[in-house]
Amino acid sequence: MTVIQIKDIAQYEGQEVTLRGWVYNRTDKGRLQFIQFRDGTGIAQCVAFKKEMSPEAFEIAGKLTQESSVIVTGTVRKDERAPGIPGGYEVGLSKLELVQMADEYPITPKDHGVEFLMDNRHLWVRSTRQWAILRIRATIINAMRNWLDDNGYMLVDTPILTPSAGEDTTTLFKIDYFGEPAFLAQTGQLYNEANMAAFGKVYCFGPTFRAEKSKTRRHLMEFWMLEPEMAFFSLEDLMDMEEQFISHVVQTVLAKHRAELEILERDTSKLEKVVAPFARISYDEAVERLQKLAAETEDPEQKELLQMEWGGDFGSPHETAIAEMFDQPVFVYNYPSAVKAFYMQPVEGRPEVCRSVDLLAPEGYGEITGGSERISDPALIDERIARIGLPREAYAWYLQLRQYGSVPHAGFGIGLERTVAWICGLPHIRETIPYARMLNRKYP
RNA sequence: UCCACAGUAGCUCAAUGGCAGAGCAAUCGGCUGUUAACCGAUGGGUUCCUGGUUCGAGUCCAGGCUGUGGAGCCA
Repeated sequence: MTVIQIKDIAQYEGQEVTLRGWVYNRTDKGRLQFIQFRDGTGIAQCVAFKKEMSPEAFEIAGKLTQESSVIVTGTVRKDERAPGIPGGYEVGLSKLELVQMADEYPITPKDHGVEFLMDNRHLWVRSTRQWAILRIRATIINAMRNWLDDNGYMLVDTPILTPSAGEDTTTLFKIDYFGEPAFLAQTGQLYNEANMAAFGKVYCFGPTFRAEKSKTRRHLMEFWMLEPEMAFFSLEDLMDMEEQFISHVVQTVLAKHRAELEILERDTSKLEKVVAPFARISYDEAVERLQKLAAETEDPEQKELLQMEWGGDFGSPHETAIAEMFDQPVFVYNYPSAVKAFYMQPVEGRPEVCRSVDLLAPEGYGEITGGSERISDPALIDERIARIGLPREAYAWYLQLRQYGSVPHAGFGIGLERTVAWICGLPHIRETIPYARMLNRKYP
C-alpha cells in the first residue's frame, strides 16, 4: 500500500496507490460514481465502478456526503477528461474505507454570501480558492525570509507585549499585565533599531495589532508585518534593496504557483512585469501629477476625490491614481515630515520633508511598504520626542541607542496581507489570512 | 465615527399592502464518463427585533440590532 499525495499523482501512472482525504464533490451515475477527492495537496477524480469493487464498498461510495473522510485505493490512469488539481489523471478504485460520514456540509458548490462564509471560515479554508490563497501566502512568507537570510539579514524577534509607548494609545490594544497596563505591539521598529546596532542587518516578522476603527477592504486589527532595519543604509540603499526583495517574492510565486494563480484567475502578465528597478518619484512630483490629473478629469466626482494640496498625506484614491500611472510598483519618497513618524531623518536643507519612502503596488493595491532613513543625531531625536510629547522615561533605552555608536540607518515595514492581496489579485484582505480579525469580527 | 444599501427555508434569491415561492443542499428513486451532471419525488419558514398605521404588513412608518460597500485613519 503506497500512500501518495495528489500533487505527485502523475508519477504513479499505472500503479496502485492509496489516497487519504476528503470528498470534495460527487457525481452519481448509478453504477458509476465520480468522486472529486482532495487531500490538501490537490484534487483528484476517483472513479468507483460497481463491477470493480466489493458490493459493500460500492454502496458506501454511492452514499458519500460532501467532506466525508475516506481512505481509497486504486490504480492511477491518465485521462484527459479527469478534472482536478493538477488534473489529467484519475484513480480507478478497488477499495474504499470510510473514516467518517460527514453531516450535511454547509458550504455547497454554489454561491454564498460574505458573512456566511466568514462565519464558516474554519470550513471555508477547505475550498479551492481559499486553499490557493493560503498556499501562496505560505510561499510569500518563505520567499521573503529566504531572500533576507540569503542576503546577510538576521531574524531577531521583537516583543509583542510592550510597555506604554507614549501619549497616543488609542490605536493600541490594552491588556492587563499583572495589574500594570501593557499593550500589544503595533511595530517592532524601535527594537529593530537596537538590534540593528548589534547585528548590522536585521529583520523581525510577526503579528502586529492596531485598534484602529478602520472598516475597509485593506485593514485588519491583527496583521503580519515584516520589518528589516539596516545599519549604514541610506534612502537610496533602502529603495535598491526593497525592489530586489519584492521582485524576488513575486517571481518566486510565479515560478511555484501557476496552478493556484489560475484558480484565482490572476492576470499573471501584470506580475511578470514586477522586476527591479521600479519607478521612483518624489512626493513633490506625485502631488504635481495628481493636481494635473485632477485638472484634466471630466467626472466631477472623481475630480473631487483627486483634490490634493501639498503637505497632506495621500488618501486611497490618490494612491490608486499614482499607481495607475505605472505598470510596476512605484516608490514615492521625501514625504512632508508632518505626516510621517517622529524618527524619520529630515532632508538636508529642507526640513519640511523627510527621507521616507512608500512603495505603492500597481492595480490599486496601495501602499505595501513604508520606510525611511532614521534620525541618528541624539540631539534631534531627543527634540522630536519632546516636541510630540512622548514621555522621555519610556523612551530612555531608545535615546541611549544614539549615545553609543550612532550610525545612519534605514528600514521599512511590509504588510504581509496586503502583499498577498496584491499578488493574488484579491478584492478584499479578509481572504489573505486564515482567521481574519476585523472591526466586527473575531469569530471563529 | 460618517454616508449609502441590505436582512424571507441550511445557502443564494423571488413575492403590486391581499394564499410564503424557486434553484441549490438534504432524503428517496433512475442512469457506465460526470466536470457546480441530469431526470422524477419528498420534507423543510419566529419573513432580524420592538412598537405603530391598516379590514389585512415580508411589503408602509419609527426606533434598535446585524451585515455589506465606500470615506476617514493606516501597513
